[in-house]
Amino acid sequence: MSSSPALAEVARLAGVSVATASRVLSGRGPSSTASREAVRRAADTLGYVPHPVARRLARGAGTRLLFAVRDRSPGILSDPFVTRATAAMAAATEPAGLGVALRHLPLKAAAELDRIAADRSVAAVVMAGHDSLDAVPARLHGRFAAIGADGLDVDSTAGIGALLHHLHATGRRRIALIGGPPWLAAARAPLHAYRTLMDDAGLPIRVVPGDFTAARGRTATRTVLRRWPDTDAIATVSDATALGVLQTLTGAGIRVPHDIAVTGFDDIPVAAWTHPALSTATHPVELIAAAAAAAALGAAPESQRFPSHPVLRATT
Amino acid sequence: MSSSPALAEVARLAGVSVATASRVLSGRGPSSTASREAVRRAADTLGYVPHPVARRLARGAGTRLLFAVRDRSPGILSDPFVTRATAAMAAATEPAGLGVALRHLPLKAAAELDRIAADRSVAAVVMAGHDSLDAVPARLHGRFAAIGADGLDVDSTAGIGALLHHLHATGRRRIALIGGPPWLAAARAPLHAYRTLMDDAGLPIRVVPGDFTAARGRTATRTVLRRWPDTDAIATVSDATALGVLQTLTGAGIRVPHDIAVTGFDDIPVAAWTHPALSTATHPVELIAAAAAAAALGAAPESQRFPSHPVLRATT
DNA sequence: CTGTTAGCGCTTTCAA
DNA sequence: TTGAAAGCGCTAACAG
Repeated sequence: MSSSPALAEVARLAGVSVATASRVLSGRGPSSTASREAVRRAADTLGYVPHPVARRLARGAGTRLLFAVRDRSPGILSDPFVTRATAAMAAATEPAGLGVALRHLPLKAAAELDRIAADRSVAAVVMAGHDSLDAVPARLHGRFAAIGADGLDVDSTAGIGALLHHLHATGRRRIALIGGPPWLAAARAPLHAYRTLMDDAGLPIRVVPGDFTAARGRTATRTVLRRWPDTDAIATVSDATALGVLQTLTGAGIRVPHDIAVTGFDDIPVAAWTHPALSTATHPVELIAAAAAAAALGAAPESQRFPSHPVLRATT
Repeated sequence: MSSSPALAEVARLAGVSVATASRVLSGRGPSSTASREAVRRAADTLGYVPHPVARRLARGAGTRLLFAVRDRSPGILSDPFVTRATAAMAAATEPAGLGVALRHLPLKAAAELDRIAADRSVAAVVMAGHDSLDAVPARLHGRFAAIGADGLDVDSTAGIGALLHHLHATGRRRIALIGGPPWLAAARAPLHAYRTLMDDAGLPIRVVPGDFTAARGRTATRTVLRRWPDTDAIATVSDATALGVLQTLTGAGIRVPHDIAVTGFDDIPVAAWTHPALSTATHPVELIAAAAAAAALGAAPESQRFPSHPVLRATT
């Protein structure tokens, strides 16, 4: 068997023109029942498979989904969140004949975004760490989706809110939060949830900015202990950060959860393996990434919240 | 500024034919110094950027690199090794205008591989978990690379060998190995290294198969303790497995490294955070993946070993 | 609803 | 070394 026959052969066998065959097989444009059947039959007798590249060129559409990750550092490309999302998109777009390209964008990337919009090999763009401030080029309208903030995002308000509630319900009254980076729009939701809950409960606000890393969890913990020595719970917005917190606390001889309770966010596998095992909330990264890919390609809503469920283990 | 001008405009401005412009800009075929300069100048006055999709269609080349992962389960696609490699390739191929698609392949996938070889949108294939037994379709010759076994792989013989040496040098004499899956060609190297070293040292062989997961590390540890209760060291071929070992040992009241030493492989971030911190060896996954992508695309050797260095921490 | 006719933008024979 | 012309395989505007 040689390579797949071209559309012309299918058309010939079906006794119609290439145009008609194209309409039937691509599902775009009108076609009569008769020709539809003839073409379909011809196509699968011949084992016809459309050529994705030719199709895309003719349509003027690109062949790859670009995952652009906005961050201070290019090192972000090896962050677990990014690698998981990338792989999920690469798997999700595979059946469509597309591929995923990955790229880092600095905090102010208007120019780069413009260049990306002009790249004709780019079918659509999914952006993480997006801030609505940097406007999306008009040429990207209809083929852009954002992960986080006002795009596709996990419902961190609910997830972290549930954990905070649990801390409160189990008697914690001096709860500190190690948040996300201030420049990240998506980091505002959990911060807001925290503020609201603390206010409503008449509890003090104790916030230290973080960046989702374990290293930052360690330094932030020291800051918390120095500033508010009577803290009885530390909530975070990422499991990696929480692991850093756990280490520092344990290293300082502070008992978890007896002296200080700790919560994470993401429910990464290791969260179940730490001692004590980390209480956290789920974050369906793969689901979100796949939805973002679909949204950017115009096959799904561009804004959606994905549920996050608390997973209570031993650090609370 | 509208979209990039086509090659025709460049040719016109340079006063040559499209064919000549193409030869110059693509670097394929002859060209005189004169026309070369004219074309180059015209190209960058106009800000010409070649259209990757059109180029690929004309050349009959695909637009995406397919990362095919052979494993018993489709769940492998969310394995950290796979996600890291995928992201690394997606970043590495980005500048070339390509994308990466990800797909699971069952253990016997001759038919699927054939179908992949026939897919004209596939520029090249990188395969993980490859076993030379299942032959690579001829149509993939020159555009195929394997990660592991006789393709691009980490030098696990050296990495794990160094750890085993260290165990021996520090007095361990009853060293068990939790290996990789028997069906995986790449898992044979560390196994062979272990056998050789144990034989040379006159030590007993104690092997239990594993699968790179923590869960398997836990069950395998129980097997080891049951079969050879006097074991004083457990070496593994993955950090995840080693973490499972640590948990089980600790849970059983066995002191690490006092009673039993433990070693991992991969040097994943959490390896530094466990208590006690895990001794392991490095595994440059991103480097290997990028090299595999280059190899499949015909720009690098198809077989190479990447160094692995021991990282001695507290479990030895 | 259908066929004809141009493309999509670039590469590559082939003859000059 | 160069240009003309014929594709790569499919889609889309336009009459009919």
